[in-house]
Amino acid sequence: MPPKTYHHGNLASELLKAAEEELVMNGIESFSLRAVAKRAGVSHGAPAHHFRDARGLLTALAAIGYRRLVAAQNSRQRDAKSDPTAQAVASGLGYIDFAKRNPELFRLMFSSEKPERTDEQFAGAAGAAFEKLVGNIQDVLDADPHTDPAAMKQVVASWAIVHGLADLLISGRLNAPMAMGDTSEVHHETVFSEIMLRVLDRED
Amino acid sequence: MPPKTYHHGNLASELLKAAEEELVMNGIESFSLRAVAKRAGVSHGAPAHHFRDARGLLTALAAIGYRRLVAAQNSRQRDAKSDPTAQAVASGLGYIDFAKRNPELFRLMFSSEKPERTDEQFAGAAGAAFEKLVGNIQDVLDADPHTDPAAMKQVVASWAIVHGLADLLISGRLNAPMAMGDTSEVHHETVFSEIMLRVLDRED
DNA sequence: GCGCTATCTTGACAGCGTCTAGATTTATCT
DNA sequence: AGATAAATCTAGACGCTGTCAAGATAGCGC
Repeated sequence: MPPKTYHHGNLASELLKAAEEELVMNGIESFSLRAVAKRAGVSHGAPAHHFRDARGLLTALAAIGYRRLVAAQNSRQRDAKSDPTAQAVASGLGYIDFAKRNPELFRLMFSSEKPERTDEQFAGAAGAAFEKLVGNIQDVLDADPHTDPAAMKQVVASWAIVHGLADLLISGRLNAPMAMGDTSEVHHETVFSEIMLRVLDRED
Repeated sequence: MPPKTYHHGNLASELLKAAEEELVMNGIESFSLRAVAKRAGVSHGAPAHHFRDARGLLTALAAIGYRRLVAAQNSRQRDAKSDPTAQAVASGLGYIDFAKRNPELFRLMFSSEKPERTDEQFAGAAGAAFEKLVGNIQDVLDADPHTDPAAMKQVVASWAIVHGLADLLISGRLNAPMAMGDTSEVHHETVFSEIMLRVLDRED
């Protein structure tokens, strides 16, 4: 931490930290910019100088979220076997990891219109996350999805199955269905892996 | 329309209609109870007598949404071949139809904490929608998901792929990937059907 | 017809995002 | 170094929000 001068010094990053804490505490639907300012120890008007408005702050936070999403995917891939399919499944498990650990941030990123999608940081980070998925599928199929429609279809399918699992999971809608049989954490992962494989392990 | 007495007569249903119109116009994230009241032509305090508060109104609206979701699925199934797999795919296409036609209502139902999930109407309607999916899978596998964990796994997989497609679609995230090759409406449906079949058409 | 209850209006309150004006600190330029 | 400019933060105001309380009005059962 740089010395806390009067002119706060690093208010922007402190606001981002405070914003995420507020997000975790109260959820995106009762997010309050004034509460963020209070948490950071500044007046309610201060954030405007670093982020134009509440949208600006949430846009920046979402962009950070996409970078952390990719990091979570990379982390899973490091512990997985190196064959392309195993890597793609691990990438998907990382996506689910991220959603489980940051459900409100995940919703901000994917189910909210608050973030300004044309923002450079946001678009760049979100685009990088998408390109990561494209790379995973390219490795599996040995075909470039950007030029091969069949490969891009596989991208869509893979994204949908992983995103669907993640979204239903954080909304608690898989609690009951997944409560059958073995309810251990590892078993759930096995189930998710098997489901992802159904989508990935196809030739057509 | 019943005669418009002073004591409005059917304010509850009018408020629901107005609420959905507001939802379509402004989206869930800037939903305003006062705006709903104004649209229905009553004072801002009136809704409280029919729905406890904003949550109550949105809970009732979401419950209606689940019934309409099932109706959209049924509609698709009527036009589809009668074999169980074709019926299940049609059911999924109906799910996507509903999301495309009612994106904000869909988000209220699946990506919002506003609806009170313990509400009887909500839980009943949402449960019926889930049981419809269970029935679709039961017909495909000839096994009861409620007693057969493997069948329930298929339920989870099917829900996830359909829900993932729907959610990514309404957030505009499939616009670019689906813009390759044939961009016609029917082709998109074909792609979605093929993707669903990848998940459904499995023995394990 | 009278009371009771449901329904609706009105006003108040605190909290919200944003705008503006002013104070204060830091940076820049000569 | 001293003055001027720029960046940063505070404080107050505005109209909006959801909810609560009090009072008015209409319909219903007796």
